[in-house]
Amino acid sequence: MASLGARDIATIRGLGETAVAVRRHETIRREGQLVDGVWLMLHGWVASSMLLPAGQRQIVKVHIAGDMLGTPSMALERAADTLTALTDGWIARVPLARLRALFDDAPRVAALLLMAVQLERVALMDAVAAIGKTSARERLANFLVDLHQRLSQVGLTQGASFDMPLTQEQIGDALGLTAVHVNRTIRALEREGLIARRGQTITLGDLPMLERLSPLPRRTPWFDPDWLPAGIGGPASDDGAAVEPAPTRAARA
Amino acid sequence: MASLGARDIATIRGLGETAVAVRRHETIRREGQLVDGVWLMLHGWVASSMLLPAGQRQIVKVHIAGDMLGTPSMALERAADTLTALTDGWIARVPLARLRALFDDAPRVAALLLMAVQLERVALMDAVAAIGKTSARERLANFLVDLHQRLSQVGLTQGASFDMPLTQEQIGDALGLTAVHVNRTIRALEREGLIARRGQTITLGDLPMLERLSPLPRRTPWFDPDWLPAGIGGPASDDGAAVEPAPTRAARA
DNA sequence: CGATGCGTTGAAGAAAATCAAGTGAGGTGG
DNA sequence: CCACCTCACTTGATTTTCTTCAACGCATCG
Repeated sequence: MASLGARDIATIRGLGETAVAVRRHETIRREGQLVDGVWLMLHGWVASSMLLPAGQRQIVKVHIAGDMLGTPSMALERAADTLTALTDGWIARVPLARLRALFDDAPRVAALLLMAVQLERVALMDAVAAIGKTSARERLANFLVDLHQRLSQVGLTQGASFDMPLTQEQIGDALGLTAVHVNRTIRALEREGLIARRGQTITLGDLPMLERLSPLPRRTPWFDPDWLPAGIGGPASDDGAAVEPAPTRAARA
Repeated sequence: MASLGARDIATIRGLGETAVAVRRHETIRREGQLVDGVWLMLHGWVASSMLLPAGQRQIVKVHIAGDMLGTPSMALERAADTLTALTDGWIARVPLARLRALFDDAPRVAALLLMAVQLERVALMDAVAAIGKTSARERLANFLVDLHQRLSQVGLTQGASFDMPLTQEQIGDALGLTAVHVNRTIRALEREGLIARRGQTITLGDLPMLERLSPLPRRTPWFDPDWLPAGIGGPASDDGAAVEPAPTRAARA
């Protein structure tokens, strides 16, 4: 996202505790629990969801490798959202206390953290607009294009194809639709050749058309170099994502 | 939200440029425009909205006195949302460059800024859940209870009553409903005695019942005092809100 | 005093939800 | 190794919620 000093990079590397494996369906943290930290996602898929009184579940964000988990609740005593593993994966906990070091010792990293959070906020604004004002068809197209873009940034796509481990019910929970309606909509897109499926693998057959169907623009992060506090520790190479992407092997070790 | 040192407070006071008046319907900043700053809201109501290709408008957040405007777009080159004054009001611009000073000079304020942003993110998560999974009735109840709570924090309620300058069309744009349906839903709540209206003033006639109807919990900010970076400039009094609430007269001067 | 904006209400229509039933793949245990 | 079970997907029929279209009342304001 932006260049970092060598010491900044060391700071980021030191944030996470040792990586932990999670299994599909496992709850990482339930809403209402006391907040005691955040997590880095190293590998796998995780849903951030909220449970409503009538029993419905809304998935508020689908997390992939490289994301930070659970940070929205860091200003609350009790977590607002539940984190559930959608697939097997690896995560690393970051105690809240360690984030403090960023503000005192690595102001540039702290500023970048703020930026990353603002980008998440924009993503949520997009979600509100999509769910509030668009048809199931548009919403699904947007969802797939967005996922494809995010996955490609961390090297998890094969051309126009990618692995999509969500069940149709989970897709519905993310898009504010029922599983039945998700199914009908998917099948319609498939019938028209816009997408294709084989097992869990989904292929965007006509990306330009899907993008035209999708009601929201792709957002590109952008930072004014002058604006940010200077890095610490001298110049170093760029980092591809907010959090180091997919360092699975290293984390396992 | 949290205690600040005297110098921290001075830093916050110095953020905004001189206050500017805005008139109802005035566009403060249109989506797509180059991002050159954020704003503090001193007085009035402002909507943050997004325009969709088919022409629909989704209001993503209704801002009141004490809020920061336009910050989600600070990590983008071009603004994601449009800021429109819903009433006459006063705002103060904050050049992005000045926020930099926070990270270098006032780490505690910077950390609190991050917290405030995370709280906004939780509010958006709540909005996603409400729009995605609840009925018009529940959504409206939640909207009114939430507004009442926020307004009461900055002293803009009179008991269970408050001024609600949004048109029903704007309420619909915020809740993902049509104006017609908002009207029917309002009238139903009114018929049942849950709310009452006189002009722009709305009264929550049965707050407990509305809260029971509302699908989302009230969130209370919470910061671990140990966690935050220490304040600068010695102890000082508490501040009621993230940004100094309703300093209307001072700002006008 | 006639626009114009906002609220209100009725009637008809559409999108999505609900209810129901059946298929098939994969995993497990007998 | 096969029977069975569960989970996910699929499809049809029906119902509900919300939208769309239309018309009208009322207040405000230039």
